[in-house]
Amino acid sequence: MVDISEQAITSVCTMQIRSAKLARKKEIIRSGTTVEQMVRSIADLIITGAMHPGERLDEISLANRFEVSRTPVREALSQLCASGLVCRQPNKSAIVTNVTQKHLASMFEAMAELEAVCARLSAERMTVDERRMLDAEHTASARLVYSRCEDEYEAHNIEFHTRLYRGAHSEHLAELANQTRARLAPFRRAQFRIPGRLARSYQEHDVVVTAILRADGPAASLAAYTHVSIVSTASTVFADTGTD
Amino acid sequence: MVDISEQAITSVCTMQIRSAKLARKKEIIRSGTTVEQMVRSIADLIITGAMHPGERLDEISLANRFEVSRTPVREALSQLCASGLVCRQPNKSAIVTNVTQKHLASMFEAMAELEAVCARLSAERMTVDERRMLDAEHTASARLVYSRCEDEYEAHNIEFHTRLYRGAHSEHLAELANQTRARLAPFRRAQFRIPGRLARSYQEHDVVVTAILRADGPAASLAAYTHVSIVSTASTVFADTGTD
DNA sequence: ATTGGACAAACTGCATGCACTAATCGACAA
DNA sequence: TTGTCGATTAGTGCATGCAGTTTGTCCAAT
Repeated sequence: MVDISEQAITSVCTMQIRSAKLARKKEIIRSGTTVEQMVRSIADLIITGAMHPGERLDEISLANRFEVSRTPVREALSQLCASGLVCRQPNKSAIVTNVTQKHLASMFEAMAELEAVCARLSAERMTVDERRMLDAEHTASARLVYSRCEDEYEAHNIEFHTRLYRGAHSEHLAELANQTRARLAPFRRAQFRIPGRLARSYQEHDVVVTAILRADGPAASLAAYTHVSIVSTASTVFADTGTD
Repeated sequence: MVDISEQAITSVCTMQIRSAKLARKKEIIRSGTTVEQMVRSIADLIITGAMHPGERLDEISLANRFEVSRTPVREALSQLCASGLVCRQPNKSAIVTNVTQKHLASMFEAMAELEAVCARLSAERMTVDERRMLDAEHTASARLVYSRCEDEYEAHNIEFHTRLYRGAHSEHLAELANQTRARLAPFRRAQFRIPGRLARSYQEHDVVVTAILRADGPAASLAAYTHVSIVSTASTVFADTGTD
Protein backbone atom coordinates (compact mmCIF):
# COMPACT_ATOMS: atom_id res chain seq x y z
CA MET A 1 0.00 0.00 0.00
CA VAL A 2 2.77 2.31 0.89
CA ASP A 3 4.61 1.62 -2.30
CA ILE A 4 1.59 2.30 -4.43
CA SER A 5 0.78 5.60 -2.81
CA GLU A 6 4.41 6.53 -2.96
CA GLN A 7 4.58 5.97 -6.66
CA ALA A 8 1.33 7.78 -7.20
CA ILE A 9 2.48 10.79 -5.27
CA THR A 10 5.84 10.68 -6.93
CA SER A 11 4.35 10.81 -10.36
CA VAL A 12 2.07 13.64 -9.33
CA CYS A 13 4.95 15.65 -8.03
CA THR A 14 7.02 14.86 -11.07
CA MET A 15 4.21 16.02 -13.28
CA GLN A 16 3.91 19.23 -11.33
CA ILE A 17 7.58 19.98 -11.64
CA ARG A 18 7.70 18.84 -15.23
CA SER A 19 4.74 20.86 -16.39
CA ALA A 20 6.04 23.82 -14.49
CA LYS A 21 9.35 23.44 -16.22
CA LEU A 22 7.83 23.11 -19.64
CA ALA A 23 5.37 25.91 -19.11
CA ARG A 24 7.85 28.37 -17.76
CA LYS A 25 10.85 27.33 -19.76
CA LYS A 26 10.31 30.18 -22.16
CA GLU A 27 7.97 32.32 -20.12
CA ILE A 28 8.59 33.64 -16.66
CA ILE A 29 11.24 31.30 -15.37
CA ARG A 30 11.62 33.38 -12.20
CA SER A 31 14.24 30.87 -11.31
CA GLY A 32 14.88 29.61 -7.84
CA THR A 33 11.35 28.40 -8.15
CA THR A 34 12.63 24.99 -9.11
CA VAL A 35 14.32 24.46 -5.78
CA GLU A 36 11.42 25.98 -3.93
CA GLN A 37 8.97 23.65 -5.64
CA MET A 38 11.20 20.72 -4.84
CA VAL A 39 11.30 21.72 -1.20
CA ARG A 40 7.52 21.77 -1.12
CA SER A 41 7.20 18.53 -3.03
CA ILE A 42 9.62 16.66 -0.83
CA ALA A 43 8.09 18.20 2.26
CA ASP A 44 4.72 16.99 1.04
CA LEU A 45 6.10 13.51 0.52
CA ILE A 46 7.17 13.52 4.13
CA ILE A 47 4.12 15.27 5.49
CA THR A 48 1.65 13.04 3.72
CA GLY A 49 3.41 10.02 5.08
CA ALA A 50 4.56 8.78 1.70
CA MET A 51 8.04 8.69 3.14
CA HIS A 52 8.57 7.26 6.57
CA PRO A 53 10.86 8.60 9.26
CA GLY A 54 14.34 7.18 8.85
CA GLU A 55 13.83 6.52 5.15
CA ARG A 56 16.74 7.44 2.92
CA LEU A 57 16.44 10.37 0.54
CA ASP A 58 19.17 9.68 -1.93
CA GLU A 59 19.97 12.50 -4.25
CA ILE A 60 20.15 10.56 -7.48
CA SER A 61 16.75 8.94 -7.07
CA LEU A 62 15.16 12.27 -6.20
CA ALA A 63 16.89 13.89 -9.15
CA ASN A 64 15.49 11.20 -11.44
CA ARG A 65 12.05 11.42 -9.91
CA PHE A 66 11.79 15.15 -10.34
CA GLU A 67 13.74 15.21 -13.58
CA VAL A 68 16.29 17.70 -12.43
CA SER A 69 19.96 17.36 -11.68
CA ARG A 70 21.43 16.61 -8.31
CA THR A 71 22.41 20.22 -7.62
CA PRO A 72 18.94 21.59 -6.90
CA VAL A 73 18.12 18.39 -5.04
CA ARG A 74 21.05 18.99 -2.75
CA GLU A 75 19.97 22.56 -2.14
CA ALA A 76 16.43 21.47 -1.40
CA LEU A 77 17.71 18.87 1.05
CA SER A 78 19.81 21.54 2.69
CA GLN A 79 16.77 23.69 3.26
CA LEU A 80 14.70 20.79 4.48
CA CYS A 81 17.52 19.96 6.85
CA ALA A 82 17.50 23.51 8.17
CA SER A 83 13.76 23.34 8.64
CA GLY A 84 14.14 20.10 10.55
CA LEU A 85 12.19 17.77 8.29
CA VAL A 86 15.25 15.77 7.26
CA CYS A 87 18.64 15.02 8.78
CA ARG A 88 21.98 14.96 7.03
CA GLN A 89 25.34 13.50 7.93
CA PRO A 90 28.54 13.87 5.94
CA ASN A 91 28.92 11.28 3.21
CA LYS A 92 25.64 9.66 4.06
CA SER A 93 22.21 9.90 2.56
CA ALA A 94 19.79 12.37 4.02
CA ILE A 95 17.05 10.66 5.97
CA VAL A 96 13.56 11.69 6.99
CA THR A 97 13.76 12.97 10.53
CA ASN A 98 12.32 10.74 13.17
CA VAL A 99 9.73 12.70 15.10
CA THR A 100 9.04 10.77 18.22
CA GLN A 101 5.77 11.23 20.05
CA LYS A 102 7.78 12.80 22.83
CA HIS A 103 9.43 15.29 20.52
CA LEU A 104 6.09 16.11 18.93
CA ALA A 105 4.68 16.81 22.37
CA SER A 106 7.60 19.10 23.13
CA MET A 107 6.97 21.00 19.90
CA PHE A 108 3.35 21.53 20.81
CA GLU A 109 4.37 22.58 24.28
CA ALA A 110 6.84 25.08 22.89
CA MET A 111 4.14 26.31 20.53
CA ALA A 112 1.76 26.79 23.43
CA GLU A 113 4.32 28.71 25.44
CA LEU A 114 5.20 30.88 22.45
CA GLU A 115 1.59 31.64 21.70
CA ALA A 116 0.98 32.40 25.34
CA VAL A 117 3.80 34.92 25.34
CA CYS A 118 2.62 36.42 22.05
CA ALA A 119 -0.93 36.71 23.32
CA ARG A 120 0.18 38.40 26.50
CA LEU A 121 2.37 40.87 24.65
CA SER A 122 -0.36 41.42 22.08
CA ALA A 123 -2.77 42.27 24.85
CA GLU A 124 -0.28 44.79 26.18
CA ARG A 125 1.08 46.23 22.98
CA MET A 126 -1.33 46.00 20.07
CA THR A 127 -2.27 49.30 18.54
CA VAL A 128 -5.89 50.28 18.31
CA ASP A 129 -5.86 49.39 14.64
CA GLU A 130 -4.38 45.98 15.25
CA ARG A 131 -6.98 45.22 17.89
CA ARG A 132 -9.76 46.32 15.60
CA MET A 133 -8.44 44.25 12.71
CA LEU A 134 -8.03 41.19 14.89
CA ASP A 135 -11.56 41.55 16.15
CA ALA A 136 -12.94 42.16 12.67
CA GLU A 137 -11.21 39.13 11.19
CA HIS A 138 -12.32 36.98 14.06
CA THR A 139 -15.92 38.13 13.82
CA ALA A 140 -15.92 37.66 10.06
CA SER A 141 -14.79 34.07 10.45
CA ALA A 142 -17.91 33.19 12.40
CA ARG A 143 -19.91 32.47 9.28
CA LEU A 144 -17.23 30.02 8.10
CA VAL A 145 -17.96 27.97 11.19
CA TYR A 146 -21.66 27.72 10.44
CA SER A 147 -21.11 26.95 6.78
CA ARG A 148 -18.55 24.28 7.70
CA CYS A 149 -15.85 25.66 5.39
CA GLU A 150 -12.87 23.82 6.80
CA ASP A 151 -10.39 25.06 4.21
CA GLU A 152 -11.44 28.68 4.42
CA TYR A 153 -11.46 28.51 8.18
CA GLU A 154 -7.98 27.03 8.08
CA ALA A 155 -6.81 30.02 6.04
CA HIS A 156 -8.44 32.34 8.51
CA ASN A 157 -6.92 30.43 11.36
CA ILE A 158 -3.44 30.96 9.97
CA GLU A 159 -4.17 34.65 9.54
CA PHE A 160 -5.47 34.86 13.09
CA HIS A 161 -2.40 33.33 14.63
CA THR A 162 -0.12 35.38 12.44
CA ARG A 163 -1.82 38.53 13.71
CA LEU A 164 -1.20 37.31 17.22
CA TYR A 165 2.49 36.85 16.50
CA ARG A 166 2.81 40.23 14.84
CA GLY A 167 0.84 41.91 17.57
CA ALA A 168 3.53 41.10 20.11
CA HIS A 169 5.70 43.65 18.29
CA SER A 170 8.69 41.42 18.62
CA GLU A 171 10.07 40.39 15.28
CA HIS A 172 12.12 37.49 16.52
CA LEU A 173 9.38 36.10 18.69
CA ALA A 174 7.12 36.11 15.65
CA GLU A 175 9.81 34.35 13.69
CA LEU A 176 10.18 31.61 16.28
CA ALA A 177 6.43 31.19 16.44
CA ASN A 178 6.08 30.97 12.67
CA GLN A 179 8.94 28.53 12.45
CA THR A 180 7.53 26.25 15.10
CA ARG A 181 4.12 26.53 13.52
CA ALA A 182 5.51 25.49 10.14
CA ARG A 183 7.22 22.54 11.69
CA LEU A 184 4.01 21.43 13.32
CA ALA A 185 1.93 21.91 10.18
CA PRO A 186 2.10 18.28 9.08
CA PHE A 187 0.67 17.08 12.36
CA ARG A 188 -2.04 19.67 12.58
CA ARG A 189 -3.32 19.37 9.08
CA ALA A 190 -6.45 17.37 9.66
CA GLN A 191 -7.54 18.66 13.04
CA PHE A 192 -10.56 20.52 11.65
CA ARG A 193 -12.04 17.31 10.37
CA ILE A 194 -12.80 16.32 13.92
CA PRO A 195 -16.53 16.94 14.36
CA GLY A 196 -17.23 20.13 16.25
CA ARG A 197 -13.60 21.17 16.28
CA LEU A 198 -14.34 24.19 14.10
CA ALA A 199 -16.88 25.64 16.48
CA ARG A 200 -14.74 25.01 19.50
CA SER A 201 -11.74 26.56 17.79
CA TYR A 202 -13.82 29.66 17.17
CA GLN A 203 -14.89 29.80 20.79
CA GLU A 204 -11.33 29.45 21.98
CA HIS A 205 -10.25 32.22 19.65
CA ASP A 206 -13.06 34.29 21.09
CA VAL A 207 -11.68 34.02 24.59
CA VAL A 208 -8.27 35.09 23.34
CA VAL A 209 -9.64 38.03 21.39
CA THR A 210 -11.78 39.21 24.27
CA ALA A 211 -8.84 39.14 26.64
CA ILE A 212 -6.65 41.00 24.17
CA LEU A 213 -9.27 43.66 23.57
CA ARG A 214 -9.47 44.12 27.33
CA ALA A 215 -5.69 44.40 27.41
CA ASP A 216 -5.77 41.58 29.92
CA GLY A 217 -2.37 40.01 29.38
CA PRO A 218 -2.55 37.08 31.79
CA ALA A 219 -6.01 36.07 30.57
CA ALA A 220 -4.91 36.24 26.94
CA SER A 221 -1.84 34.21 27.78
CA LEU A 222 -3.84 31.52 29.51
CA ALA A 223 -6.45 31.39 26.77
CA ALA A 224 -3.83 31.05 24.05
CA TYR A 225 -2.01 28.35 25.99
CA THR A 226 -5.22 26.43 26.48
CA HIS A 227 -6.16 26.80 22.83
CA VAL A 228 -2.91 25.34 21.59
CA SER A 229 -2.99 22.57 24.15
CA ILE A 230 -6.38 21.52 22.86
CA VAL A 231 -5.15 21.65 19.27
CA SER A 232 -2.26 19.53 20.44
CA THR A 233 -4.40 16.73 21.79
CA ALA A 234 -6.74 17.01 18.81
CA SER A 235 -3.81 16.67 16.44
CA THR A 236 -1.77 14.01 18.14
CA VAL A 237 -4.82 11.81 17.91
CA PHE A 238 -4.54 12.16 14.17
CA ALA A 239 -0.81 11.74 14.24
CA ASP A 240 -1.26 8.43 16.00
CA THR A 241 -3.76 7.02 13.58
CA GLY A 242 -2.51 8.81 10.52
CA THR A 243 1.24 8.37 10.50
CA ASP A 244 1.85 5.37 12.60
CA MET B 1 39.86 51.22 6.09
CA VAL B 2 37.18 48.72 5.49
CA ASP B 3 38.96 47.36 2.49
CA ILE B 4 42.21 46.87 4.37
CA SER B 5 40.73 44.99 7.28
CA GLU B 6 38.62 43.02 4.90
CA GLN B 7 41.62 41.92 2.93
CA ALA B 8 43.54 41.08 6.05
CA ILE B 9 40.77 38.96 7.42
CA THR B 10 40.21 37.44 4.05
CA SER B 11 43.77 36.27 3.78
CA VAL B 12 43.62 34.83 7.25
CA CYS B 13 40.51 32.88 6.45
CA THR B 14 41.90 31.79 3.14
CA MET B 15 44.99 30.52 4.85
CA GLN B 16 42.92 28.60 7.34
CA ILE B 17 40.89 26.91 4.66
CA ARG B 18 43.89 26.38 2.45
CA SER B 19 46.06 24.82 5.10
CA ALA B 20 43.14 22.72 6.22
CA LYS B 21 42.68 21.54 2.68
CA LEU B 22 46.31 20.74 2.16
CA ALA B 23 46.67 19.09 5.54
CA ARG B 24 43.63 16.92 5.22
CA LYS B 25 43.74 16.29 1.51
CA LYS B 26 45.28 12.90 2.08
CA GLU B 27 44.57 12.41 5.73
CA ILE B 28 41.20 12.60 7.39
CA ILE B 29 39.16 14.51 4.87
CA ARG B 30 36.01 13.87 6.86
CA SER B 31 34.31 15.84 4.16
CA GLY B 32 31.51 18.24 4.73
CA THR B 33 34.09 19.98 6.84
CA THR B 34 34.92 22.26 3.96
CA VAL B 35 31.44 23.71 3.90
CA GLU B 36 31.30 23.79 7.66
CA GLN B 37 34.55 25.71 7.87
CA MET B 38 33.30 28.12 5.25
CA VAL B 39 30.14 28.70 7.22
CA ARG B 40 32.21 29.54 10.28
CA SER B 41 34.62 31.70 8.35
CA ILE B 42 31.91 33.71 6.66
CA ALA B 43 29.97 33.93 9.90
CA ASP B 44 33.11 35.28 11.54
CA LEU B 45 33.51 37.84 8.79
CA ILE B 46 30.02 39.04 9.55
CA ILE B 47 30.25 38.77 13.31
CA THR B 48 33.54 40.59 13.57
CA GLY B 49 32.14 43.40 11.52
CA ALA B 50 34.48 42.85 8.58
CA MET B 51 31.40 42.70 6.41
CA HIS B 52 28.69 45.24 6.94
CA PRO B 53 24.97 44.61 6.85
CA GLY B 54 23.63 44.91 3.35
CA GLU B 55 26.99 44.11 1.81
CA ARG B 56 26.94 41.72 -1.12
CA LEU B 57 28.37 38.23 -0.76
CA ASP B 58 28.92 37.21 -4.32
CA GLU B 59 29.67 33.59 -4.85
CA ILE B 60 32.55 33.93 -7.26
CA SER B 61 34.52 36.31 -5.06
CA LEU B 62 34.01 34.09 -2.04
CA ALA B 63 35.00 31.05 -4.08
CA ASN B 64 38.19 32.79 -5.12
CA ARG B 65 38.92 34.02 -1.61
CA PHE B 66 38.55 30.61 -0.05
CA GLU B 67 40.00 28.80 -3.04
CA VAL B 68 37.09 26.47 -3.51
CA SER B 69 34.48 26.23 -6.20
CA ARG B 70 31.15 27.97 -6.13
CA THR B 71 29.26 24.84 -5.13
CA PRO B 72 30.35 24.70 -1.48
CA VAL B 73 30.06 28.47 -1.31
CA ARG B 74 26.44 28.22 -2.35
CA GLU B 75 25.79 25.57 0.25
CA ALA B 76 27.45 27.63 2.94
CA LEU B 77 25.36 30.64 1.96
CA SER B 78 22.28 28.47 2.13
CA GLN B 79 23.07 27.49 5.67
CA LEU B 80 23.92 31.02 6.69
CA CYS B 81 20.63 32.07 5.18
CA ALA B 82 18.81 29.47 7.24
CA SER B 83 20.57 30.66 10.37
CA GLY B 84 19.57 34.22 9.58
CA LEU B 85 22.97 35.80 9.15
CA VAL B 86 22.51 36.45 5.43
CA CYS B 87 19.55 36.96 3.12
CA ARG B 88 19.07 35.53 -0.35
CA GLN B 89 16.76 36.42 -3.20
CA PRO B 90 16.44 34.57 -6.49
CA ASN B 91 18.97 35.66 -9.07
CA LYS B 92 20.50 38.19 -6.74
CA SER B 93 23.60 38.14 -4.62
CA ALA B 94 23.24 37.10 -1.02
CA ILE B 95 23.63 40.03 1.33
CA VAL B 96 24.57 40.33 4.97
CA THR B 97 21.37 40.59 6.95
CA ASN B 98 20.63 43.94 8.41
CA VAL B 99 20.19 43.58 12.15
CA THR B 100 18.54 46.73 13.28
CA GLN B 101 18.70 47.84 16.87
CA LYS B 102 15.00 47.10 17.03
CA HIS B 103 15.44 43.57 15.76
CA LEU B 104 18.30 43.00 18.16
CA ALA B 105 16.07 44.13 21.01
CA SER B 106 13.38 41.72 19.88
CA MET B 107 15.90 38.88 19.86
CA PHE B 108 16.92 39.66 23.41
CA GLU B 109 13.30 39.91 24.40
CA ALA B 110 12.55 36.54 22.87
CA MET B 111 15.60 35.13 24.63
CA ALA B 112 14.35 36.49 27.93
CA GLU B 113 10.91 34.99 27.43
CA LEU B 114 12.37 31.66 26.40
CA GLU B 115 14.69 31.53 29.38
CA ALA B 116 11.84 32.52 31.64
CA VAL B 117 9.77 29.62 30.36
CA CYS B 118 12.71 27.23 30.64
CA ALA B 119 13.46 28.36 34.17
CA ARG B 120 9.86 27.93 35.23
CA LEU B 121 9.64 24.46 33.71
CA SER B 122 13.03 23.57 35.15
CA ALA B 123 11.80 24.54 38.59
CA GLU B 124 8.83 22.30 38.10
CA ARG B 125 10.38 19.36 36.30
CA MET B 126 14.06 18.96 37.02
CA THR B 127 15.02 15.66 38.53
CA VAL B 128 16.85 15.56 41.81
CA ASP B 129 20.05 14.83 39.96
CA GLU B 130 19.61 17.72 37.59
CA ARG B 131 18.97 20.10 40.47
CA ARG B 132 22.03 18.85 42.29
CA MET B 133 24.21 19.18 39.19
CA LEU B 134 22.94 22.66 38.47
CA ASP B 135 23.66 23.72 42.02
CA ALA B 136 27.08 22.08 42.02
CA GLU B 137 28.13 23.73 38.78
CA HIS B 138 26.87 27.06 39.95
CA THR B 139 28.65 26.83 43.29
CA ALA B 140 31.84 25.69 41.61
CA SER B 141 31.82 28.73 39.36
CA ALA B 142 32.03 31.07 42.34
CA ARG B 143 35.81 30.93 42.43
CA LEU B 144 35.98 31.94 38.77
CA VAL B 145 34.32 35.19 39.71
CA TYR B 146 36.90 36.01 42.36
CA SER B 147 39.81 35.06 40.15
CA ARG B 148 38.38 37.14 37.31
CA CYS B 149 38.51 34.31 34.75
CA GLU B 150 36.27 35.80 32.10
CA ASP B 151 36.81 33.05 29.54
CA GLU B 152 36.32 30.20 31.98
CA TYR B 153 33.29 31.90 33.41
CA GLU B 154 31.91 32.33 29.91
CA ALA B 155 32.27 28.58 29.36
CA HIS B 156 30.52 27.94 32.65
CA ASN B 157 27.86 30.43 31.73
CA ILE B 158 27.06 28.54 28.54
CA GLU B 159 26.90 25.30 30.49
CA PHE B 160 24.62 26.90 33.06
CA HIS B 161 22.15 28.12 30.52
CA THR B 162 22.26 24.86 28.61
CA ARG B 163 21.34 23.03 31.80
CA LEU B 164 18.45 25.42 32.19
CA TYR B 165 17.22 24.61 28.69
CA ARG B 166 17.58 20.90 29.15
CA GLY B 167 15.98 21.01 32.55
CA ALA B 168 12.70 22.10 31.04
CA HIS B 169 12.46 18.59 29.57
CA SER B 170 11.14 19.97 26.33
CA GLU B 171 13.42 19.17 23.44
CA HIS B 172 12.02 21.73 21.06
CA LEU B 173 12.02 24.51 23.62
CA ALA B 174 15.69 23.80 24.25
CA GLU B 175 16.30 23.90 20.51
CA LEU B 176 14.64 27.28 20.15
CA ALA B 177 16.58 28.61 23.09
CA ASN B 178 19.89 27.34 21.77
CA GLN B 179 19.16 28.71 18.35
CA THR B 180 18.30 32.15 19.62
CA ARG B 181 21.30 32.07 21.89
CA ALA B 182 23.58 31.26 18.95
CA ARG B 183 22.12 34.08 16.96
CA LEU B 184 22.75 36.50 19.78
CA ALA B 185 26.27 35.30 20.41
CA PRO B 186 27.96 37.98 18.32
CA PHE B 187 26.31 40.73 20.28
CA ARG B 188 26.93 39.24 23.67
CA ARG B 189 30.51 38.41 23.15
CA ALA B 190 32.13 41.08 25.24
CA GLN B 191 29.64 41.57 28.02
CA PHE B 192 31.87 40.13 30.73
CA ARG B 193 34.46 42.81 30.12
CA ILE B 194 32.18 45.30 31.77
CA PRO B 195 33.63 45.83 35.24
CA GLY B 196 31.69 43.98 37.90
CA ARG B 197 29.52 42.19 35.36
CA LEU B 198 30.97 38.84 36.35
CA ALA B 199 30.00 39.16 39.99
CA ARG B 200 26.54 40.43 39.17
CA SER B 201 26.02 37.64 36.66
CA TYR B 202 26.85 35.16 39.41
CA GLN B 203 24.42 36.79 41.79
CA GLU B 204 21.69 36.73 39.18
CA HIS B 205 22.37 33.06 38.50
CA ASP B 206 22.15 32.51 42.23
CA VAL B 207 18.63 33.86 42.38
CA VAL B 208 17.62 31.58 39.52
CA VAL B 209 19.23 28.53 41.09
CA THR B 210 17.70 29.19 44.48
CA ALA B 211 14.24 29.51 42.98
CA ILE B 212 14.67 26.32 40.96
CA LEU B 213 15.89 24.38 43.97
CA ARG B 214 12.81 25.56 45.82
CA ALA B 215 10.71 24.44 42.88
CA ASP B 216 9.36 27.97 42.79
CA GLY B 217 8.43 28.32 39.12
CA PRO B 218 7.26 31.93 39.03
CA ALA B 219 10.30 33.14 40.96
CA ALA B 220 12.66 31.22 38.69
CA SER B 221 10.88 32.62 35.67
CA LEU B 222 11.13 36.17 36.89
CA ALA B 223 14.76 35.80 37.89
CA ALA B 224 15.73 34.35 34.51
CA TYR B 225 13.84 37.07 32.68
CA THR B 226 15.56 39.74 34.70
CA HIS B 227 18.94 38.15 34.18
CA VAL B 228 18.62 38.12 30.40
CA SER B 229 17.24 41.62 30.36
CA ILE B 230 20.32 42.83 32.20
CA VAL B 231 22.59 40.95 29.81
CA SER B 232 20.63 42.60 27.03
CA THR B 233 21.30 46.13 28.18
CA ALA B 234 24.89 45.24 29.04
CA SER B 235 25.39 43.87 25.54
CA THR B 236 23.57 46.41 23.48
CA VAL B 237 25.85 49.00 24.99
CA PHE B 238 28.67 47.09 23.40
CA ALA B 239 26.77 46.60 20.20
CA ASP B 240 26.32 50.33 19.92
CA THR B 241 29.94 51.22 20.38
CA GLY B 242 31.39 48.03 18.96
CA THR B 243 29.61 47.41 15.73
CA ASP B 244 28.29 50.75 14.70
C1' DA C 1 28.43 -22.05 10.20
C1' DT C 2 30.42 -17.80 11.20
C1' DT C 3 33.54 -14.13 10.83
C1' DG C 4 37.05 -11.43 8.49
C1' DG C 5 38.64 -9.10 4.57
C1' DA C 6 38.64 -7.57 -0.10
C1' DC C 7 36.28 -6.12 -4.09
C1' DA C 8 32.55 -3.77 -6.46
C1' DA C 9 28.71 -0.89 -6.92
C1' DA C 10 26.40 3.08 -5.41
C1' DC C 11 26.40 7.49 -3.61
C1' DT C 12 28.13 11.83 -1.79
C1' DG C 13 31.25 16.09 -2.15
C1' DC C 14 33.19 19.25 -5.04
C1' DA C 15 34.68 21.36 -9.67
C1' DT C 16 33.53 23.12 -13.93
C1' DG C 17 30.69 24.59 -17.82
C1' DC C 18 26.61 26.48 -20.01
C1' DA C 19 22.25 29.10 -20.19
C1' DC C 20 19.74 32.67 -18.51
C1' DT C 21 19.09 36.90 -15.61
C1' DA C 22 20.15 41.34 -13.78
C1' DA C 23 22.62 45.44 -13.56
C1' DT C 24 25.48 48.89 -15.24
C1' DC C 25 26.92 51.92 -18.76
C1' DG C 26 26.54 54.45 -22.86
C1' DA C 27 23.98 56.37 -26.64
C1' DC C 28 20.16 58.71 -28.43
C1' DA C 29 16.08 61.46 -28.17
C1' DA C 30 13.03 64.73 -25.84
C1' DT D 1 20.13 68.04 -18.98
C1' DT D 2 17.49 64.21 -18.27
C1' DG D 3 15.04 60.16 -19.29
C1' DT D 4 14.71 55.99 -21.72
C1' DC D 5 16.23 52.27 -24.29
C1' DG D 6 19.64 48.90 -25.90
C1' DA D 7 24.08 46.34 -25.26
C1' DT D 8 27.71 44.44 -22.60
C1' DT D 9 29.38 42.44 -18.52
C1' DA D 10 29.00 40.31 -14.29
C1' DG D 11 26.68 36.83 -11.63
C1' DT D 12 23.22 33.37 -10.44
C1' DG D 13 20.83 28.70 -11.41
C1' DC D 14 21.35 24.31 -12.95
C1' DA D 15 23.72 20.21 -15.40
C1' DT D 16 27.35 17.18 -15.63
C1' DG D 17 31.72 14.91 -14.53
C1' DC D 18 35.30 13.19 -11.48
C1' DA D 19 37.38 11.85 -7.08
C1' DG D 20 36.75 9.89 -2.71
C1' DT D 21 33.89 7.37 0.64
C1' DT D 22 30.59 4.20 2.20
C1' DT D 23 28.17 0.04 1.97
C1' DG D 24 26.87 -4.33 0.53
C1' DT D 25 28.36 -8.75 -1.19
C1' DC D 26 31.12 -12.61 -1.93
C1' DC D 27 34.82 -15.59 -0.89
C1' DA D 28 38.02 -17.66 2.16
C1' DA D 29 39.72 -19.09 6.51
C1' DT D 30 38.86 -20.53 11.14
